[in-house]
Amino acid sequence: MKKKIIEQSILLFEKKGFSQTSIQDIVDALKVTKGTFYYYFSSKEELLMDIHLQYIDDLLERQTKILEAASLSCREKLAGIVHLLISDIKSEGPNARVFFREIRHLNGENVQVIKEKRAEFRYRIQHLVEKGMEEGEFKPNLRADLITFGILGVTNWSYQWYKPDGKVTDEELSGIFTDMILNGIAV
Amino acid sequence: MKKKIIEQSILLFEKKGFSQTSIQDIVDALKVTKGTFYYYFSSKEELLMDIHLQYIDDLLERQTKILEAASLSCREKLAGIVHLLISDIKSEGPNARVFFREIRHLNGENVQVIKEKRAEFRYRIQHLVEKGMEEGEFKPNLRADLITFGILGVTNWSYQWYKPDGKVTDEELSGIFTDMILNGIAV
Amino acid sequence: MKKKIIEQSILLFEKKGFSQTSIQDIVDALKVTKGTFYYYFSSKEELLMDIHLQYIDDLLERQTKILEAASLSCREKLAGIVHLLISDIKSEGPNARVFFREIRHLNGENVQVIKEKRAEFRYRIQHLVEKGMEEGEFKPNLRADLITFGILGVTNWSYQWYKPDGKVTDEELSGIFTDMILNGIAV
Amino acid sequence: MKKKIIEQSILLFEKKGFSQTSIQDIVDALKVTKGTFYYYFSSKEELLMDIHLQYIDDLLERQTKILEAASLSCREKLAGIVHLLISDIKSEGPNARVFFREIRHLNGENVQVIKEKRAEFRYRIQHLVEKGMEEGEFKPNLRADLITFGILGVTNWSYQWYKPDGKVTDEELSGIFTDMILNGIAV
DNA sequence: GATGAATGAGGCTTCATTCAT
DNA sequence: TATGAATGAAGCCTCATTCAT
Repeated sequence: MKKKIIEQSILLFEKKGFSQTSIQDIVDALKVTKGTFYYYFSSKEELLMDIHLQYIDDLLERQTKILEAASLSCREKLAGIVHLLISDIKSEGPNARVFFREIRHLNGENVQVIKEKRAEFRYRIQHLVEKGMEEGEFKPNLRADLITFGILGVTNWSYQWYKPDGKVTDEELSGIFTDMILNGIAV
Repeated sequence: MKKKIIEQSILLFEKKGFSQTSIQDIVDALKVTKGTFYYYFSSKEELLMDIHLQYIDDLLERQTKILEAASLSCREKLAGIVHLLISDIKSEGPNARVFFREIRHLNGENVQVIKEKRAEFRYRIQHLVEKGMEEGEFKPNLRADLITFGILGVTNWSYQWYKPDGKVTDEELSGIFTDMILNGIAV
Repeated sequence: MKKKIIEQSILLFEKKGFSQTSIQDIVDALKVTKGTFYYYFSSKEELLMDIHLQYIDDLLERQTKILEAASLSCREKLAGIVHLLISDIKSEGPNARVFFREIRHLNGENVQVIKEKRAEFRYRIQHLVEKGMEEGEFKPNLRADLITFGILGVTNWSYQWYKPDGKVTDEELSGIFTDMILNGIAV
Repeated sequence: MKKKIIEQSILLFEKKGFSQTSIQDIVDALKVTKGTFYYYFSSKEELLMDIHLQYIDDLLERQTKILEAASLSCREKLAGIVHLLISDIKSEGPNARVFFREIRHLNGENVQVIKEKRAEFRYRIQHLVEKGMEEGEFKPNLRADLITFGILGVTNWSYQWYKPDGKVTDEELSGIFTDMILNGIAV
């Protein structure tokens, strides 16, 4: 039941937004009563926090796997992370959109926890960029911190528009983005 | 008065979010009463629509000026648009953040109007990319539409993290982003 | 309207108790809506606090008048205070009962304020007892603090049972209590 | 288990009040589940009734012992009852406070039963006063009924303020109260 | 132009109680 | 004996909006 509540909520939060989705909407969709909701969650925010944690923890775990792959170059690892994020929008679209849009509805301590995990994800990319610079794969003298924000912009902005049911596959899109990030668009 | 209401609302919407800001909050901050608000706006949404229109219309106008500058190359025009967006976060930070975050609180027709204007802004960039490809400034065979989303990701994501009171100036940041978009980070 | 809400609430709180009285009960009785209630009070507790303050402040004021009457002996002043409390149950019965019963529903700071005012009322009696001892009106060596609690017990307990519509007038009852307090019941 | 539920409930009811204590609070404190509670009690009110009955029955029984002591004078019996009530606050403080405060949460028939037992306790004191008057131990012409309410006020009010962990012992306090009731405070 | 009292719908949450196991 | 998932009614409170002045 708890799992069903989470899944249904993600769909509703994506469609109508967190504030605009009432507990009543959620339990109606599941044909249970509000009491049931509060048996599993102590508040609406706790549910949102659950969704956030589940999403970011999964992302961090998969990022770790990519970064630990000994056989990959920095470029390949970067490509892997870009694909991780893009393909996630495909497989976990609603979840991803809720994650990016609704963080503002977490309060105090909760928002802190999530922001730290998001920062962790970002720092790891930054360190990858730095390593690539040291090892001569990337240009020297890059501002690794700002470049990282640029990379995340390219990927994360996709949740705003990328509908994976269209003609563009996630491999294609991450390929195009990786190429742009690595080689630019100028001749 | 109307202008004061808009300005104050932008600040409050940025800080607390649209749903979390009540009309009461707005009029309290201005030391007037709810009647005053409804004298100038027929609804809370109309206010939000005003804010959106003002923002996107201004952006489109300034984009037009850049694109019509006959003396500029495609690369330079692209650089100009990147700088336009980044510098706007500096000068119009709260406004920009409200624009990007709260569109979901516009209903039906309103959201359509704004989305079309946003699309117009995007299409113009896409055409610029295509023109650059034709004229040999950009690589041939680029997917101009997807590249455009990538470029907008780099710039628009900045409103999530860029605090222009820090050590990075908007010229610096747009320079770094333009360079990344044009030339990539790989050696 | 605010005054009407307070008056109606006192009656309902007395009859059903604070917890058992809903805002809905109050506004229904006044044929207004919940919004109206919250226009005048920010919470149910604020209403209760208003009631408490109004009651205790009035009591303190009237106690002051008695204590400042230069022509009265300590015995007479004590008799006056006993009569003040008993007659108050007659004239302000519901109010008095709410005051004594529902203080537990005030939180933190509020309960502190009321408790201090109640203590003030008590200390003044204690000082009166002490003065009576010094001036030879009362026995020496009394524990003025404990005696004061005893006196307040006699009077305040009355709100539990005294129905002034019966055959016992408030003058009669306060006379009997004053006599018991001053002279005891033993021969 | 039933006994443990009662004991724990008394502590919680004293601390937070009957309405503010949920069944969940009670079972959580005992590390059992709600089912357990409803195995032993058919409702929350039944639990409260149990507590009340246990308290008043015990009090009546001990009062009986005092009144039946052939060797005691009326004064001594009265002193005994005063001490019974004061010492009870010491040994059964939480229980006593719940008994005095929460009776209003009993419904219809239940409240009637308890009120009758409380009245019984009171009538016996009243009869004692009357007997003392007849036998010349107390003043003639006392209003025994009202005097009894006065006596109960002195003792019962104590649960509002008397903390037996302080410097005043229950013997001391009941001595002072008995003296005040019998002999008054005036010289 | 502006006030502010009043509305009414809806939101989040609590909780005593039931019941199948 | 005991569990714990589920119910459903009710409670407190918020808020955009209206309207007479």
